Amino acid sequence: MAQKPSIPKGTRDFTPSEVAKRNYIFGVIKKHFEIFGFQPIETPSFENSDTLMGKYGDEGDRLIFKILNSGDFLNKVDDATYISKDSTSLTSKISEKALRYDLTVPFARYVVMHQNEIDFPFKRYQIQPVWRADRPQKGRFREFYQCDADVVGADSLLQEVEFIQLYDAVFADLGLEGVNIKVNNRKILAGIAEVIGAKDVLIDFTVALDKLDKIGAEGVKKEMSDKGISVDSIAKVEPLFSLSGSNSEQLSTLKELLADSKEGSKGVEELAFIFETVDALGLLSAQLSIDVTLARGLNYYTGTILEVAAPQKVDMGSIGGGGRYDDLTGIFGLKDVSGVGISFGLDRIYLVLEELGLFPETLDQSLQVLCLNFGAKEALAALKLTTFLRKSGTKADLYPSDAKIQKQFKYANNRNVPYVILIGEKELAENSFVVKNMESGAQETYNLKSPEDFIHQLKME
RNA sequence: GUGGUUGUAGCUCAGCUGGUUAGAGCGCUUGAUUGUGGUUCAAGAGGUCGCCGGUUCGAAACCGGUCUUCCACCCCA
Repeated sequence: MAQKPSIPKGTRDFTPSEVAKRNYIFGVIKKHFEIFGFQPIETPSFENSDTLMGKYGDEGDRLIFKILNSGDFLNKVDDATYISKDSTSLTSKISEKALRYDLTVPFARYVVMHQNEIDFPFKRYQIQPVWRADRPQKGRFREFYQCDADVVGADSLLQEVEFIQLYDAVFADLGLEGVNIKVNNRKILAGIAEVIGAKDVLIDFTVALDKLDKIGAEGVKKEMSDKGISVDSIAKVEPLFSLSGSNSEQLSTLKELLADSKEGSKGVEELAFIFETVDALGLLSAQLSIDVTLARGLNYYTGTILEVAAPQKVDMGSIGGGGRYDDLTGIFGLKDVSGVGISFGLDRIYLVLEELGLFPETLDQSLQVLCLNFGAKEALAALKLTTFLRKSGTKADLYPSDAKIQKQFKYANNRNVPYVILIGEKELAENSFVVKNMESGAQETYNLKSPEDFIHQLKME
């Protein structure tokens, strides 16, 4: 080995078995996206920098991968900028493109650019990789796939209900029991901030509140006071830390608390409608609950906020999230188009399914049948049989060389092939083939003239 | 971006306060087995000790830098 090759930090190679499992998850998600009437789109892996920059806050800008201009990019930089060594002003001169950071902003750009050809409400889904110059951690990478479904041009809260059903359908299909779909509303958060007199520090307030289950009530109180929220105000929010009871009980508590806030009351009303409607429809396996501490993606969510928590028995946190953003396309000049959408966290779902052993066993079966190679004449007969099996849709292969039978068997074993077919001198003379079940070890002889008998048997199982 | 952590055979990892020729298990190759895998037994191959520099008579071990891994924070899927 000359020089050990490597891949960039936070990126991964996927083995055949990993790809099979990932495709299984993609397939299930995609199936339900389509059943719910969403249409796929794709957007470029990189966008013009000004499409992305400034859309995710200062923190986001830092995490966007910038692409260096082609050609002699330094030549166009004036001396003053070059000498000042100011990264921000220099970056805009030497880089005009950047890698996609999420799928939502490019989608908003897409909607604005194609507004005259789109029939609203427009339901689209998109499954593509995105890139972030983040420092990797468990379940967090610098290149990862997002699976998003969004609706634009529909104000109705029925959309929120539909997304809750969609989450439920996907996780039920994946066999993942005990997921908890948590719902909140930006208006409720704004209302709380208003009632306690912390309206001007809404973001700091919610970011602190969001950490409740992580750093505890005391930690939240400390962070809030660090951010300049008064002791009085903090005392007023304290009841929220221990909000308990059924969803409807929590709703009435909130209603009371927010009675003086017009915006907050609206949020409670919206939340109540969603819960009533979902109750009337029923869910397959997911739990639905109120979580007023939920405060993700505040940069653009304006109404409902959704997050899906993995089953409690696995230590994984959020495996999906979403919400309503009333003015996303506004930043690209198209006003009054409401959007709501959700995202599935593929990598984390993968880790959860792996930990709980929920992947179907057949995924690892890249081959159903392997014909052993006993030499030129026998191999020809085996290849005929292989061709026949392939035409019937069976994943079949012939070992390419007449290596030792022991070695060929070992190969079949390592590849997890359930059936091995032997056509040796004896079988050739008798115009037959032997099928060995690799799990039980049982062998059965079939006639080469009627291989469909074997296929029939194969499909019975 | 901040703090910590990790790197030794294909994989998982030992390797003592710095001291001969760097080990184990699994895997791999070959044989026991010229038409039967998983179990067993025997033999064998495989390592610039992440990379660069420094200290030392002597470095896998100590020091500095760098890359990488994982973790916490920031933020986020």
